[in-house]
Amino acid sequence: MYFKIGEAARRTGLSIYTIRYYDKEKLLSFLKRDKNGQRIFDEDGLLYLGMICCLKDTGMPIKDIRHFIEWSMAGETTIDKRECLLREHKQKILEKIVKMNGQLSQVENKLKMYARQKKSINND
Amino acid sequence: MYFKIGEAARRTGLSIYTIRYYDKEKLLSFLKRDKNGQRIFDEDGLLYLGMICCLKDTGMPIKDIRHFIEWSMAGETTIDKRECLLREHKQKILEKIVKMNGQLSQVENKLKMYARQKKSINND
DNA sequence: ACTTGACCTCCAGTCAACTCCAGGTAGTAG
DNA sequence: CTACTACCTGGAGTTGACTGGAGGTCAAGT
Repeated sequence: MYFKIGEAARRTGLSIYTIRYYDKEKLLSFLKRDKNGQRIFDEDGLLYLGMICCLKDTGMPIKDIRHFIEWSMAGETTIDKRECLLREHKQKILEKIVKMNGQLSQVENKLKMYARQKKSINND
Repeated sequence: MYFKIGEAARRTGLSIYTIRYYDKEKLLSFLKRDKNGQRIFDEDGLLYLGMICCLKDTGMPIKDIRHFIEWSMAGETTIDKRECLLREHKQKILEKIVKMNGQLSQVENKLKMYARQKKSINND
């Protein structure tokens, strides 16, 4: 099954502009074109795009994602590099999750304070 | 105990530039100045600054943080608004954590794929 | 008295990541 | 044949969040 940019946008939640921008930034070098020059997304292409979204959403900058994609395109000899990059990134995600849990508590504490404050106002 | 901007920067991990920028953006309207016009951070000020960092790091845009601070300065009558804003933000944090856990799995799966791939190369 | 360091303001510059526009092509429906 | 829609490129503009430089004040140390 093949898709064009509009469908790829619908499926990933990215805008068409953003997808073209990613292509310009060499994140989508795996894409083929049809005879009119339109981008063709196959199943694999959508999976790659999904991975790109995952990396981006977890805070990886575009130039690092570009390396990851370049290495992926270069074949098996680059598996070690890719693994290393993903391992480090995984660590960062873990740290983010820990940090975010702390921040969640901070917000919850503030909400508890408000609850107490409202109670004491009512008891005036 | 009172602190000046350098110490506030050291304690929060923000740069001095960033703190001044936040002040310009009216995030630090709680700050007093000494007779020479230098910013004075007291314990409360540092707590506020910590809350600002927490909100910012969890993805709240500066203009929303500004509202939160304005309301905080305006007194008890704004508790409901502040509570509402924080409740919605808490929800977003929860969603982020869920999403990030999914993304963590995606990265872990990719790493597992690499492990399998390397094994099969070695068994050639 | 002078230098040094930490602070100040105003304002311009930078950066990442989009976002959009003008002008064009290709395929399809009426 | 024409209108419409979805796509294309190159390049300019926007946004949010800083970051840094020029020029100045003030207090403490030598």
